[in-house]
Amino acid sequence: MSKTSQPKRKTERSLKHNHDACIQTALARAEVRCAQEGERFTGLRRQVLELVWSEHKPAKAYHLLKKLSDIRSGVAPTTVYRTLDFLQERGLVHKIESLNAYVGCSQPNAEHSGHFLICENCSEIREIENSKISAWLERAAQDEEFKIKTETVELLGLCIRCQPA
Amino acid sequence: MSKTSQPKRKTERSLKHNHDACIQTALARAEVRCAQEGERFTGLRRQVLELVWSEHKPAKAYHLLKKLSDIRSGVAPTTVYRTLDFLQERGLVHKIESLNAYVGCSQPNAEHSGHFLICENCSEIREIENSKISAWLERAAQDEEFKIKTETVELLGLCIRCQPA
DNA sequence: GTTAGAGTGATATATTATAACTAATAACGC
DNA sequence: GCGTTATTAGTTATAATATATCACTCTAAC
Ligand SMILES: [Zn+2]
Ligand SMILES: [Zn+2]
Ligand SMILES: [Zn+2]
Ligand SMILES: [Zn+2]
Repeated sequence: MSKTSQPKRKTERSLKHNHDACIQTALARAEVRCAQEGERFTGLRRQVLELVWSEHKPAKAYHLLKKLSDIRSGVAPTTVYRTLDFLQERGLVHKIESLNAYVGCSQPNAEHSGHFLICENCSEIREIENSKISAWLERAAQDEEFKIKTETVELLGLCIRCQPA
Repeated sequence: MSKTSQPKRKTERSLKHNHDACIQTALARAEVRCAQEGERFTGLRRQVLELVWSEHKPAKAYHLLKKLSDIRSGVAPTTVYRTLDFLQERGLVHKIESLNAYVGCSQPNAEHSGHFLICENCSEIREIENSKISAWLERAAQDEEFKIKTETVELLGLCIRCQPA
């Protein structure tokens, strides 16, 4: 496969993406974030977050459990769920409700619910930074005089690479 | 409780709503729908759908299982999940992913993913018929050249009756 | 170094969901 | 009606996801 013959599209993550750097960025941001809030970013928390970030795909809790067992002892479901809870509360990971799985948050600074595009073919997941979405949904909710607290928006379909030509 | 002294707001379902009629409508529509598609609307399917519709609240599978056991014998998890799958495939119920629960579809004619407002206080759930939402989400997805197949939109918050004055 | 609180380990159990096989029932062609 | 076939439902077992509880350990603060 000749790289030069391919147009460089932003969705083709594999062509442009140094994922090690991506993970390191996430870990560094988490460290800062925890420090700011007076929370400890312990070894366990770092390991779990790193595992969650190991791919741009939703990570299942019991898969994390297995991976974590390879690098630590005394790991039980509680360990993983407790740590994921901690990371969620700090906005460092999101739970994908329709998959019972977890992904690292790509914009952990702003307070937000994540909105996701999930490819049903390759499982790649992408958090959308479209600030209009929340505004739209709030407008729709206002028609019913409903006050939104948490938005679950998970759009399952095909990413550009997996769409038939 | 004086009915006349209350303002009639559309969100105050209990004041305007004859829920028996609501259930009957849902069952009748399901019957028609199944007939159209050459599917059998059996006693089991009718009972499960009726239980799902028994309140405007998400129904958990194992709660349905318990209720169903009261009116039938030989009921196991499989029974419930199989029937819910059937009903979902025909667009008669939706699964609420963030709650692992099920609700009757209030517009089973149009092909659609449901969009929901869920009150975290009273659990009332309402399916929004805002056709703009899908259009908006598709626009947002198009920015990423993503093709949506299924939308999970579950907005958790407070219904008007549960909002502090 | 003591202590209080946070973090983690360990064990048990609850909740949600599926697999695989069998029996009953309905639909269909004759 | 009668045998054939496909659909529906029953049965049993187990997998996958998640929480509760209590005990022990570490750390930061004093
Ligand atoms: Zn990355
Ligand atoms: Zn894909
Ligand atoms: Zn109703
Ligand atoms: Zn409410």
